[in-house]
Amino acid sequence: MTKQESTGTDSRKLTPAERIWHTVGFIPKGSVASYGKIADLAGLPGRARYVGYCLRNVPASLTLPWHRVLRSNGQIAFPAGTPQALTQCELLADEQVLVQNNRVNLKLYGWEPGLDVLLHQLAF
DNA sequence: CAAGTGACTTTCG
DNA sequence: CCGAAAGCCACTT
Repeated sequence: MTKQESTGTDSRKLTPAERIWHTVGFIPKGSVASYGKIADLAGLPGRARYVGYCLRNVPASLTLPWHRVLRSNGQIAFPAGTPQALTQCELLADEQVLVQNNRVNLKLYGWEPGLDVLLHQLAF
């Protein structure tokens, strides 16, 4: 059958910002990903800063797991002690993600998307 | 259109 | 391991 109508998500119509939001939304509970990884999975390599920009501009109507996005070294993007960092730490703790000194062990919690996700949600 | 800014990343010391 | 500097990209002024 001709694949004129795409199954599920039609990435072609989505703006880069929407792709980023969708990608972040696919991070499973209990896992985390870096800004660069999100940009890469969203099909926007080298735009890690743009991911941060989009998360800051995310509509209030969207409930996005922004707390699962960390820096490349596993550190929280906000300085320790700030309300944002504390909130993110709490949200991660609720998902059984261990946070020590404003930092997360990416080796343990780093998200590695399976083929199902790559082919169904992030298929470019 | 040039300069400044930022929820980033990598390299160097 | 940690801090500083440079590189990078999209947006704002």
